[in-house]
Parts: sequence; structure tokens; C-alpha cells
Amino acid sequence: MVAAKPRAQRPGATRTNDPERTKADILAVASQEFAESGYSGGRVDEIAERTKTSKRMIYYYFGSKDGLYQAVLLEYYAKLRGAEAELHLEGQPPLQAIQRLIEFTYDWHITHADGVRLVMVENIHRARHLSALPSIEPVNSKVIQLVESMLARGVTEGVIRKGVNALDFYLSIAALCYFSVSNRYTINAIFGYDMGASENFAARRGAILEMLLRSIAP
Amino acid sequence: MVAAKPRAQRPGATRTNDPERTKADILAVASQEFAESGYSGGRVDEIAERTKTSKRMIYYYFGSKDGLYQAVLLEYYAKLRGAEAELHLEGQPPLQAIQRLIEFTYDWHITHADGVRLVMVENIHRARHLSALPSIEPVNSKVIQLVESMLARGVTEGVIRKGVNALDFYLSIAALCYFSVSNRYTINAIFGYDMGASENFAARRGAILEMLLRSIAP
Amino acid sequence: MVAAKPRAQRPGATRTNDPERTKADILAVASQEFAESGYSGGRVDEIAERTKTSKRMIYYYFGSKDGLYQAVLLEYYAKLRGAEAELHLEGQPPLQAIQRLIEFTYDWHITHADGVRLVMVENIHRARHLSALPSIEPVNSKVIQLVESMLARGVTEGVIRKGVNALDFYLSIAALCYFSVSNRYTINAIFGYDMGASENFAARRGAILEMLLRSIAP
Amino acid sequence: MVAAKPRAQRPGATRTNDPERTKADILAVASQEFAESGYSGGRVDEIAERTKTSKRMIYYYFGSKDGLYQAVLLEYYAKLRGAEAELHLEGQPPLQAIQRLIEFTYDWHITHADGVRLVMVENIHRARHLSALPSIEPVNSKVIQLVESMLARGVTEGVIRKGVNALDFYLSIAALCYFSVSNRYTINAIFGYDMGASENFAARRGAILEMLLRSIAP
DNA sequence: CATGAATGAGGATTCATTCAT
DNA sequence: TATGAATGAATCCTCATTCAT
Repeated sequence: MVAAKPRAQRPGATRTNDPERTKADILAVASQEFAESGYSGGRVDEIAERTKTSKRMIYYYFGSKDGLYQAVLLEYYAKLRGAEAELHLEGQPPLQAIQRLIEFTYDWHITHADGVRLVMVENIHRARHLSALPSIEPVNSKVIQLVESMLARGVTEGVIRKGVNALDFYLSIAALCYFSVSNRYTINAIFGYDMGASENFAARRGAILEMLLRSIAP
Repeated sequence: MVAAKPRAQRPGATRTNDPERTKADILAVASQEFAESGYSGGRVDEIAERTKTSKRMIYYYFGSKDGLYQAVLLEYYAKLRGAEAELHLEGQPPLQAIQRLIEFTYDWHITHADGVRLVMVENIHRARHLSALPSIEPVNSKVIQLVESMLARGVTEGVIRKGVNALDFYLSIAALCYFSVSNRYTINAIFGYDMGASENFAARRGAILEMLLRSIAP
Repeated sequence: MVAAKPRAQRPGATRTNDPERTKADILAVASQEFAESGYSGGRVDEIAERTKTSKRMIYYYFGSKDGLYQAVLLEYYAKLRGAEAELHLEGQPPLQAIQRLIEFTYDWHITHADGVRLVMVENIHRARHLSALPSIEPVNSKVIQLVESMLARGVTEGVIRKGVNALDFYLSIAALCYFSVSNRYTINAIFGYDMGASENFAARRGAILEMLLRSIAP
Repeated sequence: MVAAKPRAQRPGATRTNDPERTKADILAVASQEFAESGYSGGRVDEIAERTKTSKRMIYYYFGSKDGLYQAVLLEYYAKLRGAEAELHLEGQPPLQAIQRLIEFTYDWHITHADGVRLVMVENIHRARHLSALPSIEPVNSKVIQLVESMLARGVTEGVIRKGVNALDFYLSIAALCYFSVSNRYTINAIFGYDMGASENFAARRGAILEMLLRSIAP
């Protein structure tokens, strides 16, 4: 007949027979889609189309759009916590460790814009999906305790002033690093400055680092 | 002949015949809806239902969902810029002016969570609607120049260190104040600390203020 | 979570699972609807209701109202060209072949009033949909070349006068046969003569045939 | 938002105050609109916008979309009949009169494509509006009687063959002339020949004339 | 495991028409 | 006579999801 194109699947869809690969494939595409368009704006059809498998598999593996989105979130946080753990800050001198943490946090956000967008989306939804996660263990972070011990050591060593609250300090690190990515577009529209442009990376990184370190100096 | 005759009006519907009120009513409801559910998740039907008028009027005045959303954005930014202008920071001593700006920015975000959410939504859309606004004048801010002159005066007076970049400094203010609202839910889910809870307002406000002021101290 | 679960199917709805039948069913109903009410006047809802399937399937198979209408057009022209090809005029004596073509054309239009109406509708739209058809091949006709060769043979055999242009002659055949159906209603309203009434078929058919044959007689 | 609208004008203030002009203006725009988009496709809003007056006036003068369309139809037919009457064929020699009628009919259709389109639209609607017209007198034509008398005189004078039916002959004239305009677009799409292009006017006009005259030659 | 067909319930948008002034 | 505001009822289209095989 004519232009009747019922989202048919690709004829040569290779039957993977590798559930883990299939799931990872779906997850990767879904992550992009949700990061790009939000939860409501994300289309299951679209995800299915860009996936090597069919739409039915999404439901087979993830149950629902909601389930898929949760899986995407979980994967993002697991990856982030994994990277944090790799830092091995415990053994390092406090100031150096703190500097490393700030730089890592900045670099992570800059290189994981999609993740930042997922977090934005999730906050729009008041962390509904995150809270509904069966196990938040992979999401939980020990970073606060870590910062606490680093600050304490720094105070002892006389390189950090007394009275810095670890939670407050970490939230400030997160805020400053996150904002560069999260608000890139509105800031650019209003102030004509693209925080996300690569030529501005280093400067903004330095400014954030300096501000944070000065704020805890003795 | 093929007569299609509209019925009487909705039972309790008051025919305002006051376009400005009607538009303002729609805008207020729409602002809530988009802040709550995002652009894609926001429902025109829902907005119409919570409005004194009908869905038809939304299209009569705003043309489309897109147009309505743009109007909502514009209104938010106009309100923010208006409030900024009311501060009259120019005449004040530099440190005091900066403190005032920081406090204002923090308070504004805390008391305008819906606005923060709109900005989040708009960033998800890469500021597409903001950029498409016919007149961005009400959106543009002179705050950077203001900060610049305050910093300069502070340097002259010896109360602020040299080398602080105005744009960087303002972005940091914005980041720290914005984040408290924008990421309230994910932070709470992960760290068990509610940045948005009223009992934490003052503490976080103080921490931010201290950090920012220390970072520019001589 | 936000589960939206479709109910059971329509009580009497038979799930065909036979795409070709489903598509053909939709096409048949749509053809009637568009012929009856035009493109703008044709209602997708109405088509869906008279179909064995649901409105959703129209979009599943044809993508849009436009796509459906195009498919209807294409089907009509394919049918017409198919019928033309069945005539096998090549082997027949020229005058007989021409007479056969005229009679066929008249009869076709008389018995395919809906098709004529579709062509009217399409001309109102300046053949926009026809031109946009991805494959116009089934629409293209070889009838002009056929008429040309018949006229040539007729001239050689001395039964047809020289100087008759094939395209002009065929357009006249088409015009005379088409008009009987296309303008049936306005002509009847103005002259009180119903070209489409069955008791007038034969007379009009004879008049057209005689006129056309006389016009090419030597 | 915009400033409040001015009050209504005082009765008798400067205004058009020329109902006939206003009506004619509306009618002209409506004629174009309906010819372009058909009855269902024609938009009252669109007509109002292109008119010097407001939408309300359309309803004031014509009552409804239907009434407006009827008025448009009536105006077209009145104009056509008026032009026919201007021909004064009665006094002329029969063949010359017939040739004049054919040429007039051809030229009229070619130069009144919008009228042809209105007739197409009306036939799609099975002349429903034409039939519903309160007075069809302006629509009725005496052309058949005219042709009848011309044919009769031609037979008497020996320049026209016996047995030509006046109604049939006139319908053929109409068909051939009308088709050039009505089916311009589909014919062009299928055969690649633009009957409506000015460079093809004369040729098609000649072909039609020759065919019609030959068909009634003794 | 896999797939293509199928679907109910919305979702945004448009239309002719009337009302208050 | 004139107009801007207002509206109910469609109208086209989309979405997440399930069924038969």
C-alpha cells in the first residue's frame, strides 16, 4: 500500500540471546532519552526504535516506563558512587584530598551532563522514583563522613579552620560543580556566558576551587 | 442548515470580561502546573480545570501550550528582575551590598521554589523557549555589572581582595542559593538532609553567606 | 507506579490479526468518507466508527489523516489503471478500439462516482496529495500513447481523419465522461436534468460516443 | 499584557456606514476562501481576518457560514448568467452564434477558475446549498432554449446536421470547457500536461471548438 | 525469548458561533 | 452598527501498554 510505516521492527533484528547485553543496550538508550526529554517527555517508542531489540523487550525486562526510568537512575548513581570509591582519598593529606574531591566532582559533572540532567528530572519529580527504589544502597554515599574526617585532620594539622560543617561544605562543592552543567542554558541565554563551553572549563574550575579552599582556610 | 449551537455557559462560570484578570489567572495556574510537572508533563486540561475560565481561553490568549509556557517563563523572570532592581544596592557600602545580594538571592530562591523548578524545566529543554522569546529584555539582568562595581569599590576600600571575577562570583552565589531548592529532593533521598526544610533555612543561609564572604576577604 | 492499564477490547471487536484485511477495510471506508465529504470534511472519527477496527489503527497503518487520504487516492488510481490495462485495445481495429475506450471510460466513471468525487476533491487541493505520493507510477497512464497509435492506424486505414491530436482527443473523452458524474448535481439543480439517473445513462453515453466519433471521422 | 481597549464608538461616528460595500467586501473574500479550501476547509476566522470588517459582521449580514457560502454561490451564478445574457446570440447566424457561445464558455471558465472551484465544491455537497437557495431564478439559464433555436435554424439553413440534441450539445460544451480548469491539477500530475497554462490556452480552445463544430456538421 | 498487531484513554488544538457592551 | 471576549463540541493525533503467536 502506501507510506504505512507501523513502527515495524527492523527486519534483520539479530536475536542477541544475551540478556545482559540487551538490558545494557536498552538502558544506555533510555538514559539518553530521559536525559534529553525528561520522564514525561521521554518516549518508550523512541527508546525501542533506537535499541537493537523490540519494544516488547523493554517491558519484558523492566516492566514499565517507570521501571525503566528507575533502572536508569540506579545505574547512574551506582556509576557515580563507584567512581567516588576509586578516588582513595583516605590516605592522602587533607588539603590535597579535598582538592582532589573538588576537582573530581567538577570533572564528573562536566563529563556526565546526561547524569546531571537525570538528576534535574528526578528533582522535578521530587525524587519520587529514587525513593521508590527497592535498594538505595548503591545510591548512598559515604562522602560526607569522608569529608568530615578530612576536615578534622586538616584542623588538627592546622591547615583548615575550625567550625566548617562537613555536610555544608560538601553541599557547596556539589552545588558549584552541578550548577555549571545544570544551568548552562538559561545562564547562557541571560548572561551570554556558556559555562559548559570547553574554553571556559578551566577558568570556572579554578574559580570554584579557589573559592572553596579559601572558605576553609584558617 | 448544519447548525452547531453552543450551549449555555458553565453553571457557575462568571463571565469576567476582564482580559487582564483572565490572563493573569491562567498564567498563575499554568505556572504552578509547569513547575510541578514540567513542560511535557504539564497538562493543558489540568490548567484549564483549575482556572476560572475554559481551556478554549488558554488558546485564545496564548495560542498554544508552548506560548503559554513561554508567557509563564517571561513572567517569572520579569518578577525576579523587578525584585532585583528594588534592592537599590548601588548606594550601600560594598560588603553590606554584597551580603544583601546574597541574602536576597537565597531568600528569593527559597520562597520561589516554583520559579526554580521552571528554570530546571527550561534547562532540560536547553532554554529553547527562553531563547525563542520575542523580547528577552525583561529577562536580561544588570546584576553582573552591579557586582563588578561593588567588588571594585571593595578592593579600593581594602575590604575585598583583588582578583575576584564578578561573573564567577555571581555564578557562585546563584549556584549555592539555587541548589538548595533545586536539588532538595535527591539530596534528601541520598544524605537524609532536607535543605528545603524550614528548620534548616537559617543554617544553610549562614553557611553560604560565610563561605562566599570568606572567599572574597582580603 | 503510574500504571495506566487499557481495558478489555470492545465487546464485539474481533481481533483480526490480519493486517491486509484491516488495512483494506479502513481504506474502503475512508474512500467513501472522503468521497462523500471531501478531505477537510471527512472525519477520522467517522471512518473509525464504520470500520471493524479502532481509530488507533488508522494512525498505526496510515500515520495521519493525510496519509490515509493519499492511500485512498493511490488505490483509486491503481484500480483505474489496472482496469484500463485489462482492455487489451492494441490488437483491435482502430475505430473499434476507440469506441471501446470511450465506452469503458464512460462506464467506469458512471460506476465509480466515488472515484470521480475523490478526483474533484484532489483538484480542489491542487493535486497536492497526488504529487506528494512517494510512488506515482501506478497513477501514470500509458493511455495517451495507446490513443496515438490507434489514431495513426486509423489514419492509415482511412477511417480516421488526419490531424487529430491524441492528447486533446483523450482529454475530450475524459472531460465528457467525467462531467456526467462530477457535475450531476449542479446541472440537475439548474437545468432539471439528471445526468446520473440510470434512465439517462444510455442516451448520454450514445451522444458522447457519436460526438467523439464524428469529430474524428475523415 | 496590553493596554485596555477603547470604548465602543458613539452611534453615528465616523464609520463605513456602507452596508453594501461591507457585504461586497466580505463576499469577495469569502468567495476566494471557499474556492481555495472548499466549504469545510474554508475558515470563517480566515475570512474575517482578510476582511475590512469583523467576524461579527459576517454573522450579522449572512447569518452563518452556510448563509455566507450560499451568498457566494448565488453571486457567482448571477454573474455568469449576466455575462451569458450580454452575448446577444439571438440575432447572429447559427454557426457563428454557436462558435461564439463555445468560445465564451471556454474563456469564462479559464478566467473564472475560482468559480469553477466553487462549482466543484458544490457538487461535492450534492448541490445541497444551491438547492436550498430561496430563489434560484438568478441561477436558472435560458441557454438550452437558445442552443435549441440556433441548432434548429442551422438545420433549416443546412449548415448543421439533423438530430443534434440541444441539451446534450450544451452539456458537451460545458464539459469540455469546464474540465480544462477543474481537472487541471490531476491531469498535470498524471500526464504532465498543464491545461491551465497560458501557453496551452489557444491550442486547447481550438481543439475543443473544432471537435464541437465537426460533431454537428451536416 | 521474541515479535508484530492491536488498543483505551487521554492530549493538544480548532471551529463556528454567541454574548456583553 | 460594531467589536473583543468567550465558549461547547468536536477534531486530529499520541502514548504506554497488552495480546496472539
